[in-house]
Amino acid sequence: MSVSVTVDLVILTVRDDELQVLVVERGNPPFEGQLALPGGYLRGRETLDEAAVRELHEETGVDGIRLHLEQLRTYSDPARDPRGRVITAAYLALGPDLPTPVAGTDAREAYWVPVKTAMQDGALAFDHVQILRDGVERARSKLEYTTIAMMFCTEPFTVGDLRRVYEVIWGMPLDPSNFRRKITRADGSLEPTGDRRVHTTGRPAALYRRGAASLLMPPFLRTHEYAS
Amino acid sequence: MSVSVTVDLVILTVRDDELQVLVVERGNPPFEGQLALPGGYLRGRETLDEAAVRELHEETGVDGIRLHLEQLRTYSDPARDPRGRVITAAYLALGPDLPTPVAGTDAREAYWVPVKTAMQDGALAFDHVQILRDGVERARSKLEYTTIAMMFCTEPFTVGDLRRVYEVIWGMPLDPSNFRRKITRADGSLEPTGDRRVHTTGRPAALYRRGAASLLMPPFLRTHEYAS
DNA sequence: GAATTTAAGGTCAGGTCGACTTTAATGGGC
DNA sequence: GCCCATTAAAGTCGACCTGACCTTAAATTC
Repeated sequence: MSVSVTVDLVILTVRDDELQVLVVERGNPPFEGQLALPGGYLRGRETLDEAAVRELHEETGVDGIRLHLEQLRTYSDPARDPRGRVITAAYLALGPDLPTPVAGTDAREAYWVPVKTAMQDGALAFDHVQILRDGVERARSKLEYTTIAMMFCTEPFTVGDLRRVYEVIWGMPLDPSNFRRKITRADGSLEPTGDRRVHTTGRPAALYRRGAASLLMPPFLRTHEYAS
Repeated sequence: MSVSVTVDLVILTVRDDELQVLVVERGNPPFEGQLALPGGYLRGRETLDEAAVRELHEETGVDGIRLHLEQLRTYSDPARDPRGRVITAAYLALGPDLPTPVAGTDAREAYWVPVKTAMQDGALAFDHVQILRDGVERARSKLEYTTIAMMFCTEPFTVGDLRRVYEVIWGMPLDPSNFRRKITRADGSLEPTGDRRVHTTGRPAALYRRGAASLLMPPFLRTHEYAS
């Protein structure tokens, strides 16, 4: 059977000490006027990955290289789109505090909203709340054993910047001292620039760039709430 | 644009101290006569998950409940199928040494082959070698922080059975004593039956069932080869 | 009955972790 | 200029975990 295929993006960033997601206001039915994840149809001669990069560029004006982008999951409930059979491949994009989103070529308004808000039942069109929840959960667990948290930081960044990313995404305070010890000992994760940043207050902090390692070894385990 | 959607299955099991995958011999072009992962077209009124369960049942005769089944990734290279635009949602299924596969309703022959063989370049049709590699990698890394290894064991099983699963999938020997200590301390992973199994030789081993926990806490880290 | 085999449990040194303390380096208030 | 607040950075210490290794247990085979 023949179906339509779309790509939807969960674009996350940390702004104002909150995890936020980029949403657009829909300009056409169905769900006209409601908020939804940005996305669009897969075109004839492109892969899903390419479509995701294209959509990302259209929505944020970012060239993609600066962002982490990965396939999240494909959603296929026959009733998920009232127009007919449409399945969507969701992608997760993570980036530093991005330029205020430009309205895409499709002339829709785009906004950053806290995920806390957008994850509420009914906050987004289609099954996008579920997609967003899955994306946030993926990000949360990937902080444990990969270095993707650094994708939320503009280089160069400090250990404190990175810690704040963890605290915001996990929603819990972390001991600054133990966090530093752990993250600085993890292999090739951090690359010191040699410079220091003078904060508004307090001792200047050493600056780092992202290192080559993509895996955190040893991993950074949260004290786990029980997952079923 | 409208595309055809298929579901392909990476069905893994441990047989003869090897990780093996179920493959079928293709009865029609393209790739007629070649080996491929089992799969089929998504139907009108089902989700991808439902299609995967249906295909799994058709290929293995298993009711699905006994197996672990999860979505792996969706593959979408425009050139991946010579017949036209076909994207495929790959699923990963893990199970204990399964009944010798019955030829599916589509009358194709099905075989177990070692993944070592099937992962060789050109061993499978389409992009199925890549899909298989991704599936095996997913299984390998999930052994570290989940309890899915137990899905390869027929209940009840011994700690030694479970250790052999890890050894086969990771391709490395593990210290039996330390393995036992780690796995038995991990929370609600193992549930003792109280019985013992008399092996052909050696002291009888205590028998266990799968516990409620799906996450291994603390996780079981392999000494990691460097991933890029 | 001794050797073999696998299970199960113990020992011990070294590493990691969480909680906490101490020292360092800056800006702001006065 | 000097104390204070603030953040960074480093150190301490006991509890726990890990890997390597050893000992004991319980079955079969010869």
